[in-house]
Parts: sequence; C-alpha cells; structure tokens
Amino acid sequence: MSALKLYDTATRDIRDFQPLKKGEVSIYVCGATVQAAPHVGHIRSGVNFDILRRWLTASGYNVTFIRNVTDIDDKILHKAVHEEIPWWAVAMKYERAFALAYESLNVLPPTYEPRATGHITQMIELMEKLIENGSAYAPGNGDVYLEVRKLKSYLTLSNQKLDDLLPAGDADETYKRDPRDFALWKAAKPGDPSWPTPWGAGRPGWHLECSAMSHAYLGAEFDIHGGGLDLIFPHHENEIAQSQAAGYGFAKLWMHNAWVTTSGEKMSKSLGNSLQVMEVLKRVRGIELRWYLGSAHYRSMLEFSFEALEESATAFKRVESFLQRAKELIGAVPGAVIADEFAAVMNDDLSVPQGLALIAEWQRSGNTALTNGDSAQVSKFAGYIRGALDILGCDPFDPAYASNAGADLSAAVDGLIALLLEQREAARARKDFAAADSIRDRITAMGISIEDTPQGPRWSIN
RNA sequence: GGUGGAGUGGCCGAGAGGCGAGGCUCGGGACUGCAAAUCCCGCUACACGGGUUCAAAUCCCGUCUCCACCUCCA
Repeated sequence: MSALKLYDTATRDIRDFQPLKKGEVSIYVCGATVQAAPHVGHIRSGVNFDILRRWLTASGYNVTFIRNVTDIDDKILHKAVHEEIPWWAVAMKYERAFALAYESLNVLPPTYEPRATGHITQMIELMEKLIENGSAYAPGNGDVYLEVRKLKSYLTLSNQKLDDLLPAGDADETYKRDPRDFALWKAAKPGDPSWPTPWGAGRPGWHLECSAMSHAYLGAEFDIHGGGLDLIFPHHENEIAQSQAAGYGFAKLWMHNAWVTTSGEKMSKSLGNSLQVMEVLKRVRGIELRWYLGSAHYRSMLEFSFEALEESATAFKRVESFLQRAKELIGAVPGAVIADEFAAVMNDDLSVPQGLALIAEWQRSGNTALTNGDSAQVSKFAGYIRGALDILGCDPFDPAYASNAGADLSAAVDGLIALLLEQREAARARKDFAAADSIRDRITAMGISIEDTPQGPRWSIN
C-alpha cells in the first residue's frame, strides 16, 4: 500500500505524512464563528476535513479531531444588538445551525468541539506565559498585545515581510509598541461581555483562542492544523506567533481548503453572494450536496452553480441506483471494500476527483455485470464503490442518511405497486400493450419510475 | 505596493513533458412491443504570442484577463 502524502502550506510541497506518535493523528481545524447561518463555503471546509479524517481513520490511525467554535467576537456582539437578544443566544442559535448543516451532510462530530468562552482560564495562562517571557505586553488600558518585532520568525506561513504589510486602518495604536502588534486580549467596552484578568476585564482576541484550545486538547505540538485559505493571514500566522513564542512546537503540517466561488468570486457573507446550506438543501439532498462539494480537489476553487449542482446530483443518483440494484441482485447490502487504486489516489494528497473517476469505471463494469446477472462481479464492484463512498461520506446505506419518515408505509406501498406491476405483466403477456402502458403511465404520474430488468420490473420513487 | 492562486471542450472538473482522466449535457447505435434503465460510439479542449524539445496543456520568456489575502472571513 502506498504511503499518504499531503500538501503542506508551510513548505509548499507535497510530502510523506509522518505522525508525531505512531498510529495516532491529532488535528485541529478552525471551525465557525457562530454569527450567521452556514453557507456552502463553510460546509465545504467541514466536508473536506471530514474526508481527511475518514481517510486517516480508514488507514488505521487513531484520530483526535478538534474543531472549535468561536462563540464571542465583534460580529456576534453586533448581531446581538441587531436581533435584540443576548450575545450568548446569538452564538447558540448559530452554533445549532452549523450543527444541523454538518449533520445534514454527514460530517462526523469532532472528537471534542471546544467553545472559546469555555477556555478563558487557558487563555489567561497563555498570556501570563507570554508576558513573563517578554513576548507580550499589557500597556495598562486592558488590552494585551503580542510584540511581533521580538519574534524569531513571523509571517513564514504566508511568506510575507513585516514591512510589506499595509498599515492597519482603524486600529487604535496609542498603546501599541508597533502598529503590527496584534491583540491577544481586548479590554472590555461598556455593555459588552467581559471576563476578569490580571490586566483588567475584557474578552479574548480571536487568534489567542485557537492557540489556547489546541494546546488544551492536543498539547504543545500536534500533527495537522487546518482551515480555510483565508485564515492563513492573519489568523494562522498569529496562532503560530503566540504558540511558538510560548515555546510550543505547534502544528507540524498546515492544510487549507479552497473556497466555493460564484462567478469566480469567493462566496462570503460580506460580498453578499453567499448561499445558505439550508437553502441549497431545498434543491438537493444532503448526500448530493456533499458529493458535489467533494467533486473538486480540496485545494481547487469550486465554482458553484445550481446547474453544476444538479448535474452532479444526477451523476450521484446513477451510482446510488447501481448500488440499490446490486443489493437487490445479491440479496444483501454489498460489503464495503477499499480498492488499492482508490487508496492510491487518496494517498496522493486526497485526490478525490480521481477517486470519482474510479467510481465511474466500477459503476460501468458493475452495470454490465448486473445485466449479465454475474453476482460475483456485481458484489466486487459494488463493494469497491461502497468503500469509496464511505470515505467520501456519501454511502447511501449509511444509517446517517436513512430517513425514518414513511418507513411503515414502504411495505404497504411496495405491495400496492407490486400488485399494479403484476397486472401490467399480465397485460404484456397477452400483448395488450395499451393496457400495460396505461398502468405504467398512471404509476409514473405518481412520481414512480418503472424499469424492466432481466430479473423483472422494478420501481423507485423519483 | 507586498504575497498567493487561476484561465482546459456546451457545463463541471482532473492531469503537470509522450498513447485525449472522469462526470453531466447533446447526437448516433444496441437492447426493448414501446419506454425507462443499461451498455457501445461520437462531440478531439487546454487564455494569447514567442522559445526549448524527437515530443509541450504540462518547461522557459513575454503579454492579457480574472480572483484572493494584507489585521471580519471556511
């Protein structure tokens, strides 16, 4: 079996993945700032890292996967004013919206899902450490800053020079030793929530949260840190700065997913072109949206359109339909098998698009086997496909996608349709095609498709 | 100004020097009483201009266009 290779944003190359501890992988992914309902771009990130996690798990690693929730920040506070509810109610409302979106797309819950406000103690400890060793300073106004000039290295992830940065526009620099110094902690403003610290009451800066939480759950160094491309600077640079200034080894490998775009532009709330996950789920099922989001490589931009989404859903339905017929022929859900070829493409920096090409080949071969009634071959190809779909989180037999709705009805419906199909078969046998077609037309009008197969007619709900 | 990414057939989307990934759409065919489903065949593309090479979508030089980040971002 080939070895896993991953692209590292820090070194800008693809290299063999070597975990710090044999057989174990620790991952920290920057999750959502819960200030609005999730859009398609947010969920793409969730899906991409979920595929990584599933693949590592399938490869035999014991994976610890942390994805945080940023439940305090400026936008949440603004929203609280706007919606006239407490800030914590805003955070909980959208945290639940994210949880629902993740669940709808079968994104597995993280091993731990820490909230920023639950880790103030760890943040204060980290700041104490940084102030003690001279990396950070509290100028007395309640803020705490990291002094970037004192860092051994800074901006290595984004490959920038400190002097090339544009000056911050609106920042109050009265208390900063250098305009590029960034806030670890923000002094409380009247009316805003705050937590007491040795330097005054306030609330955490965004970057500090992730340094504190990754340390709390994964320790001083861990294998993979992930997030969206847009987090590289400043968020991830500043995390590195804080954590390394505290003496931590921090992340060994950086992975960044690309965006969902529309008309070539990044989908984002501030550009006003974002599409909420729940809106899209009115058009396609979660499993279909997930398949679509996986259809581009995680480091490539994905150009969103409903046309492409629906075409992608059509392709997925064909795969699904093959598996269903395979199950009917062999009389059981085909067992999932990871094919060597699939493992090879996944090990090559998670080349999902090439995995989809393999699925298409297996589907074609499998359909041919189905036509020939060759159940051994059908089992083989269906097993390969299920194995691949399981990694992609798109296995239609996964109980996560099962809907209980109408389960009691299905047996009754099956019996009724079977009765109609028997009558149609009888009509066909006596060559009364008008009667046969009339029955089929009426069934079709109910939204049910009829297919005549070598094993007899079968039906499915559109 | 700095840093990074992109331009591939009707649409989506891989590939990164050598036999045209794959899907969807569309056209043709096989099968079928007719459909549907399925299978087969076809639609021969890599922004532009040069160059290197036996061979370039892929390497080099130049040009154009677009996108992103530079302290809100998945």
